[in-house]
Amino acid sequence: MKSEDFKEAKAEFIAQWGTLGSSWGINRTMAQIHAFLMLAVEPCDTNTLMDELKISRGNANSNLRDLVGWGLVRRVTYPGDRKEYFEAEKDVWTMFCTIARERKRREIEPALQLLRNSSSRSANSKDPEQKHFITQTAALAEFVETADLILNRVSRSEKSKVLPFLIKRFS
Amino acid sequence: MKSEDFKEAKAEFIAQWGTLGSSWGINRTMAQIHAFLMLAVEPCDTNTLMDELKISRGNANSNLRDLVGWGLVRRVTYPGDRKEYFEAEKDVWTMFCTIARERKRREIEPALQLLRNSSSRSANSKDPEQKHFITQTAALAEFVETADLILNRVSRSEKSKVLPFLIKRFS
DNA sequence: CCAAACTTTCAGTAATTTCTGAAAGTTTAA
DNA sequence: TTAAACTTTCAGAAATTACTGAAAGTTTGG
Repeated sequence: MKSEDFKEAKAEFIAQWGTLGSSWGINRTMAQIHAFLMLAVEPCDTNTLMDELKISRGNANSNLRDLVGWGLVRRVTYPGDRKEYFEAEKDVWTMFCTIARERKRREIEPALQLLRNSSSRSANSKDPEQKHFITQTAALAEFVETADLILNRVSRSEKSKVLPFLIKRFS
Repeated sequence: MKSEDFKEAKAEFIAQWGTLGSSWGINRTMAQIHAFLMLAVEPCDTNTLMDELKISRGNANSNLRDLVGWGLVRRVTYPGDRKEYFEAEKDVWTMFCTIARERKRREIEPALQLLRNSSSRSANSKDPEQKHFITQTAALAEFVETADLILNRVSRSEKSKVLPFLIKRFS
């Protein structure tokens, strides 16, 4: 791959990764910054990101803050250099666990609270609509609880890093 | 639960389910229609949806079309009645499998194509950036392939409907 | 202290997504 | 054939979400 082609391939990858992010509820720029940092060999500063991705300082700053909040990106500083640099977690399985934990905290738990709250109301047993409401929300709650349980087991496990191999071998 | 309280609880549930949908890349109205239909005992027509959710005919129509496209909602007709009615799949595990299959087709497959395409370029072995690009996209591709495999096994399995019980019992 | 180097904030703007409603299209009963 | 009953479409409007850039804030070396 010539250097020109490489640059193009990388840019294309970052652009498309951003588009994919959108369909998963992640904003385009955040996904692109993440892709850029995953592909970077060295930690990278804000100005470089602004140049490479053609984004404003404010945009870079706030999306980096969010990525750090998700635990997908770390701040790095070097002695004698006042700039902050940013570095992405690069191990794919670790990334997955981090995302799973955060989504759990931010989205699964609120959903579960809503479902439990709904399904634990005392139904008026005369009304089939009320009965169905309770049944249905209870079933959803149980499903989400199970999913949650699995995510916990899988993503907190000490053995997390071998799991993918095991899964692939035995399925 | 008094009838008043029930109506309120149901409306609250639908509203919050819509908000939750947003964080998963599903538009609010679509999530709300889905919630409404999951909670409905009888299939429901467009006008009822428009009234209950306070949405326009166009909005109802296009979100229903999408939900049918996802396989989460079915069209129902009664002999001697020209109206179309809509009914949601209510079994939670079946719903999960449907969503898994659709997301796979719509989002996982395009992602995989991008990753494979990127990781199969021949690297210039002199350039550590190029090496890292290949390594990293290959690792992502493998991860997504594994996830895909698992979703296939789980969601197409004949035994799908027992799996949740097994999982809960053994974890 | 000060000022240079750097980061954060946020009001205003731009882009994107979603929604409305009226008009066009389709189906069916008579 | 026709008209009533119903569904679909889509241009423009509204709502939401994301971005910019300049100003304010912070930190640090001297």
